[in-house]
Amino acid sequence: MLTDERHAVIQNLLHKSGIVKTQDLMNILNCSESTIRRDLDQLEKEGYLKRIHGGAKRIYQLDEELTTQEKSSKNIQEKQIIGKFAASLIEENEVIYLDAGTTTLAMIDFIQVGNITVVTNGIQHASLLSDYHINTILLGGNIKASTKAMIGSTSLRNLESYRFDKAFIGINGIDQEFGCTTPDPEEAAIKKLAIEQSANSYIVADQSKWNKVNFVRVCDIDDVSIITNLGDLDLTSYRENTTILEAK
Amino acid sequence: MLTDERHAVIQNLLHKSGIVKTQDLMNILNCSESTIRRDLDQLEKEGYLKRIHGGAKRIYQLDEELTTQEKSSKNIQEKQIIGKFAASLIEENEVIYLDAGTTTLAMIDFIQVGNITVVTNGIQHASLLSDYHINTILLGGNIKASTKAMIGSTSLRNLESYRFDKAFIGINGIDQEFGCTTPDPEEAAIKKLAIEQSANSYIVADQSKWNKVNFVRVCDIDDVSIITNLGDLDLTSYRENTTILEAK
DNA sequence: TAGATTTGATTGTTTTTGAATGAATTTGGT
DNA sequence: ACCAAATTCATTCAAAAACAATCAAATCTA
Repeated sequence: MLTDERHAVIQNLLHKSGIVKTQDLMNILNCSESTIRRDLDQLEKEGYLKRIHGGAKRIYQLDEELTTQEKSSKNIQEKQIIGKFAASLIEENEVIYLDAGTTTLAMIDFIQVGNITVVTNGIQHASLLSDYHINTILLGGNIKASTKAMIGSTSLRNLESYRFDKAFIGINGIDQEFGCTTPDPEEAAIKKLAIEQSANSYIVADQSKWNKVNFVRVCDIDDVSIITNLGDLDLTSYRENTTILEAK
Repeated sequence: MLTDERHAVIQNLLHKSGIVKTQDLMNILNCSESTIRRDLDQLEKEGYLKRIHGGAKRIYQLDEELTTQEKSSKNIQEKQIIGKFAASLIEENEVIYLDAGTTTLAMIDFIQVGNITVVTNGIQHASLLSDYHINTILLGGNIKASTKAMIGSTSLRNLESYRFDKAFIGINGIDQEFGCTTPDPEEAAIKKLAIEQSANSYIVADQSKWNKVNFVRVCDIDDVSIITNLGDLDLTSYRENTTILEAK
């Protein structure tokens, strides 16, 4: 990895998130602390960033940032915990399917391994993945305005031509009897096909999704593993029929 | 492998990725380090690149590599004027192709007619179009991180299956002799195909694009109509070979 | 074939990198 | 508010990688 390459990546990350940590950069760029430190030094001298304890921050301010309130809201924290755990399952050289949805979106910030290919039907997901220079393929087709997910027959046809090592799927309801369900039939069709095309499939779902039934069935609970945060739920009855991975 | 051949390959790679490594070039071109070094030396002297430790980088900054902020604030009024005029050409029931790019993005706010279908390779475009509840199809495939445009063979295959009434294409350079040119070969391929698939094609270009030549040719100026704001340019010599529509 | 040009290997030098050290800063508990 | 532990920081140094310069062998050209 060349100096200028590293600098470009650092500036990109900085532009996107406003702050970068030395430790994260070490992982992302696969080099030593000293090198990162020297990079940050140099970029600071050139006026591209401001060094702070533990990393560096953007020198200018964007006004679209989330407030700390929004960031620390319980819901988002749960998604981050689940996202981090789910991302840790991804291994080098794998081909991943990433379903549209906020929990899967949270995964992206925690993807550490290099040389993976991610196929997704989420527009924001694809955009963010490409910011991280992760090899990204977005399904084509129609857009669902409310969720910015690609849906419809074209997307299905696109999806058909891929095979995945792991698929991470968002869901609206999980129920012992009715399995995993979601409100939109077209989104359900995509999820269903993605699970079929993948060697291993994981449902990511915070605790609010348990014991809920929605309109369209995506899969049975024994077709997949479920990544969740337990909270104060008792899921022993589910454990007989499916694998539950607890994120914490 | 001839010297000029190697130079061409090096410049190609450089245009594509912005940076090349000596070691990679050795493998790709199958020659010694010394030879690569000499090539880079020479190309630097001729002003085609800048040598850096470990390889070389592009000497100029691509327009597309400016941050979204910088881009959208650049020539914003011109883009709005051109966008408004271009959007007024769209008629009820038409199928439109909208190329990725900031000028075409500006068009979307001015689309008035209903019941149209828009196919696009721009992620932001698709997102914004769907916000307006315009029937939108996004091409699938790989993403170019800097411009958030869909590119590559999958996108081309997706694109092949559509026919358009009108295509609106962004471009980086327009020149009497070399026609319409753009820096990225993969983006050029998409533009080229879109023009082929469309009954009528319009280039949208503010005045900064005139009399510029970029890397890859997209089309001749007599293949398309050009929508621009004249400013203080004299384009009489162009008018013999192409249709120029003035936005004001 | 002779001369010119290009290439690849070798040399010693410079730059970059990663690890180690102790100093400075932040964090968490009292 | 204070102290102790844990991080992070700046500096130094040796190893590794990339560099420029040189020269003989290979290739091209007239």
